[in-house]
Amino acid sequence: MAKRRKILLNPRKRPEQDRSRATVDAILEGAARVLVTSGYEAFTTNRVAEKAGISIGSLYQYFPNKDALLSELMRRHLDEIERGIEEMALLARSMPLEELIRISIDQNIRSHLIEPELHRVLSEEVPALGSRNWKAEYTKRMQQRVRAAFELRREEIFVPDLDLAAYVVTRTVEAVVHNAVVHRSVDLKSGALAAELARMLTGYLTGKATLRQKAAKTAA
Amino acid sequence: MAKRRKILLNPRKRPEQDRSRATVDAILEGAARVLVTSGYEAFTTNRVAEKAGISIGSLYQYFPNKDALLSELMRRHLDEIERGIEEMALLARSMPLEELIRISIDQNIRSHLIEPELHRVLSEEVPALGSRNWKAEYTKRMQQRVRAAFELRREEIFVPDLDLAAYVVTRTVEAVVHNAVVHRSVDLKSGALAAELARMLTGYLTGKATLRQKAAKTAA
DNA sequence: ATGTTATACGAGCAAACGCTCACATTGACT
DNA sequence: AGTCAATGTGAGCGTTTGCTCGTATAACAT
Repeated sequence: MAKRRKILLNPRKRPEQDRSRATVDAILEGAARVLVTSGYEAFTTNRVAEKAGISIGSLYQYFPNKDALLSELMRRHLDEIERGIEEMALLARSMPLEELIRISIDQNIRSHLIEPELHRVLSEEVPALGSRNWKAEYTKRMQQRVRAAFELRREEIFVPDLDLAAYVVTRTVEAVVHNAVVHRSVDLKSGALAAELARMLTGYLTGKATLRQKAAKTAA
Repeated sequence: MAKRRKILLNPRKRPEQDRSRATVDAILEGAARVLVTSGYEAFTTNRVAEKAGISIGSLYQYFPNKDALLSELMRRHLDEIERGIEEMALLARSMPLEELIRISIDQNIRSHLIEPELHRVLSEEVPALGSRNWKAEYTKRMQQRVRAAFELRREEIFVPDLDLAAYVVTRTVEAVVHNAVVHRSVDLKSGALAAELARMLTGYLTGKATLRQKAAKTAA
């Protein structure tokens, strides 16, 4: 294995004709297919080219190295997830805290269901790429987004430190949902998990008890 | 890179003299050092042998392949963690739920602080080993342990599905603490994070509100 | 047509890595 | 002192892999 150069992640050439844009898409699609069907261990540039139906030379005309290809795939995947979240955030603007929580959890579940296996490989097998860590940037943006939403509902929220609250909530939702979806460790269809999570987080944030069945709240 | 054989993970030879037992320890220590200082990417058998101060041939007398070495390292690390948890579980046998939760969180934090960087690399960079997945087995045992503890306190617990509750609680604690410790994303010394987590989980499990400062509980 | 540029191809190079094997050294026991 | 088994050594083999480069083809401009 020739030692990889991890310097440049930008495309070597900008695709200008339609033909080449199709090639780039084919490469990324091939890359995703290799990861989904055989995991990161089998992710070699030659194999990606083969699956994509193009030659290895063409791959290296648009991606300077293997990491750049992975990086771009990761970027596109997270972009797709974030688009869904932005749409939801718009709808949820003026919702009360409790509904907001429930809707956010559902959206998080939907995000994980876009391409579960690709998501799993990207987040669990692919090593952190040096130059641009899309995942870390994504996580940071999410946390800020949650914090801002809390700020808008300041009086409803019992927790003094909003940063801490945003951290706990984002990590919790992500971990519980991620594991449930990509390892199928918990049934999701019943909605029980989402309901439990929502009750837990609502109780945590408001400081009030939230009973199940139509959430009978009681002041402390 | 010669294609690795992932078949045998057991040692090729049982060390019988003191000399060889020391060699095995040196190899494992060297392996840990390589992972901690340079990450999984730099984890090559030759480098491990070099750091351990032994020859590559000796390494392969006690470990049939690279994965076996990693597997054993993982097993020992998880074993150490689990020993601490068992001790705590013994002490916590008859504690009320609220204290149990708080103590478990603290123990989880201590576990992560044993060798934070090694723990990070083992859990985030090292790929899942085929034949024996120590991490999955460990997680499963933890979840069962938590479930059993809940069972003993059945009347205090509001959640109907104990399996679901154990799942949510273990995933939550693990994710929130892991991230805080190994990525230093949250300050731990103040104890604020542990307190928040404990309040959240207590509220979730009991269905009651738990206010901060000496936890003023109020029935719903 | 002719020239020019963009795109595609794939044999094969250089490096790295897992692991073997023939041989050397040490220790235990007679 | 001599024997044998246990243990230690490291040069280097066989394979894989990331990537280059010389060449071929397609698209476009004039």
